[in-house]
Amino acid sequence: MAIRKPTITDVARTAGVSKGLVSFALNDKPGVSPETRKRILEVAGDLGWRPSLSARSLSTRTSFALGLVIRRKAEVISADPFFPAFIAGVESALTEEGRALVLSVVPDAEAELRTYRTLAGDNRVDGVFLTDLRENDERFAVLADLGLPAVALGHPTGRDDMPFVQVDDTHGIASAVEHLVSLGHSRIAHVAGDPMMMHGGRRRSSFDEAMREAGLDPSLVIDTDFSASNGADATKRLLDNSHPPTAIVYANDPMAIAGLGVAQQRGLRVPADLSITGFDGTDISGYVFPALTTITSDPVEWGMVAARTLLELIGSGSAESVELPPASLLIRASTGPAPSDSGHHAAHR
Amino acid sequence: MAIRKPTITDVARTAGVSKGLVSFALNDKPGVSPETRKRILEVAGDLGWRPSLSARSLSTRTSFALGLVIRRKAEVISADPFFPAFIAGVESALTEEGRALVLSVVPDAEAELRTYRTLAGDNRVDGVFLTDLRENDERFAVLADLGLPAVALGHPTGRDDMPFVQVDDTHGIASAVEHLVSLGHSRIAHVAGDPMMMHGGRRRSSFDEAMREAGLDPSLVIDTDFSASNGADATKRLLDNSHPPTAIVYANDPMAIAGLGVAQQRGLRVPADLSITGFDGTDISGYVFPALTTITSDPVEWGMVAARTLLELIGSGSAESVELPPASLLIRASTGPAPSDSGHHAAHR
DNA sequence: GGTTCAAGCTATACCGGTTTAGGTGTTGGG
DNA sequence: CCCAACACCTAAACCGGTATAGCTTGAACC
Repeated sequence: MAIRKPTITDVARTAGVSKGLVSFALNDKPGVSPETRKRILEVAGDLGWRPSLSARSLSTRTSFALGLVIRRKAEVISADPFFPAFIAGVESALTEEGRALVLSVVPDAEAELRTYRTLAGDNRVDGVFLTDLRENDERFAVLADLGLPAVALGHPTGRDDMPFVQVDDTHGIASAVEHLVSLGHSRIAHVAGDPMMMHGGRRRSSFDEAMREAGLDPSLVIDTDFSASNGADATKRLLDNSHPPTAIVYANDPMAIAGLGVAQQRGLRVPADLSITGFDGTDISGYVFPALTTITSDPVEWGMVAARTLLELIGSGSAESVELPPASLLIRASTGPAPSDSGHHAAHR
Repeated sequence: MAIRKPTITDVARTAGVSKGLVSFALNDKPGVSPETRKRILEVAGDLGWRPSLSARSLSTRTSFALGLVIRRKAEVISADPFFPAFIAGVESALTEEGRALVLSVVPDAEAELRTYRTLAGDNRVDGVFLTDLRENDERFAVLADLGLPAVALGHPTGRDDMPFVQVDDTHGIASAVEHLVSLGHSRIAHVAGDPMMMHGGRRRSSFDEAMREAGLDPSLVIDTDFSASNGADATKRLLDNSHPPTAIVYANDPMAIAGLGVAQQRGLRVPADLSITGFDGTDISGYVFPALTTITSDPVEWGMVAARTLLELIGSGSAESVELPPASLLIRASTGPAPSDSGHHAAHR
């Protein structure tokens, strides 16, 4: 029953030409007369021929796949709503191209580098996305060494040899701070992300800048690993402060939700006693109570554009970096006027 | 600078043997004397030779990759905490094997089937995971037709030709119901998942069964698509009821969190007025207020075992199905004694 | 009318492995 | 002493494409 998949030789024989010519016709190369090309493509269609991926890979040294290496501990991976959406965006750009996405989830830096080496050495992918950029990121050197095309997610500071696709998140943080300031808050804290990750660091420094611009003290900052657990701990520490903040800007939604939980557990009313902002605009953030004021970007779009950029880079050897629309503040119910008494929560205005 | 990667021919020449013999030595085939085998492997090591994946793929028709096709609309994908964790588990079993994971996210059924066909036709993967089993699932026929080995996640009812890896979640739902009953609840509702998905349907029918066993009315069920938005809507409908439930069992955590938000927005106290249980034991569920009583499984373990089973199936042509430890109830703060008045929270009987 | 040239096409090497048929050399049995 | 059997190894075909060198053919040109 299992009839063999037709090969290029079958097509060539049926069309009465050499297999080289079939290859030319398939790849739109010159040297084939229009009629012959048409006939070959017809025959190919009739036979249901699809060129073998392995054979093409072997002779062209191309895998027709892109790689995404995510470095997250298994316990934490689910907390990050970014990747599934990003991947969905990547896919939407890939399927039309007949390319596939090879995904790796690795626990630590060593495995991460080894994975890039294996992907490149096995010629498993034609290019990779570089996520979670870090300061002094070793991966730039390794990728350059491997000659593996890559597109960075976010702007790799101090490098202009790699195209990137960036969402300006500084603007979002700044507008959150401005929003809170306009509501009368002056003690505003920031539960930051991992300072070793560029986007964590960038959000932090834009918080810093926005606070200074408003003439406020930007020193109430706690670093985290972006996990809900860290977000809860940071919130406790901030609220234990003798002079606690009236507003907290979180570097992502899960931490903000965890912070909200901590505040509520302590009997604080949000936003009457404490205002809270998240980051990412995850689905769930609109359904907690009170609905989270958050900073939304569009990770699906991000993935789509990043994929297109990477394909462009692989195809033509270079690609323009892209700056996506900045993350914008989505004001919902978790932010409100600062308590008139900027001190503890029992007060009224 | 870019020195060519050594090929099997280089190894053969350096070791002074034919390349066929190198292949034998590499693959532990008989017909190579122990000393020669040792020498060949030494030379291979010295040269840093790694057999070309494309070449092997071409001659063995093996891709050394597994496929995972996820059918989710882009808007919803982030809401599901299952996949990232599952994938992390799969990866942990794959890396040791030098295999890769090819991931596809597709929006609808048509694209889903097309993707399986492409993966098989391109010989892109050696086998696939079958997730989100549905009633009358067309994929079984397609996969059989394609001859693509597959492992099902969850027990495909009425099929014994495909190995599966299952977590008994009926037990979890049942214990949630029992827990609520023991707290004195009698009007218990279920915000179910997609009834077309087997795990949605199964959770629903085990809810049904557990309720009947307790002598309670199991008719308070609302179907959803597992999204937070659906969870919120379902909760509103349930609470708008003239005789609303005192406890709601949700089919996943995001919906439970959304339901919690709705309840709080209406001024209901959880768990004093309304008890809530989730499903999945996501990270964030422990940090909302009140912390969610939920049913935990171990998706990372699930992924690991599923990957091993699929590898076994591909390698030996058959594999034993695996039953993982049942999902278990994690009692936290969102469940409590039923209000003495079983009617509306302001009312008296 | 012969040469030049380009278009269109074929033949074949090649990518880097696996696999099969066959060839050697040594040993052991009759 | 001859042949069979076996262990070890080589040569070459093969997987299914791509790429290159070279062959035909006909038209253009002088």
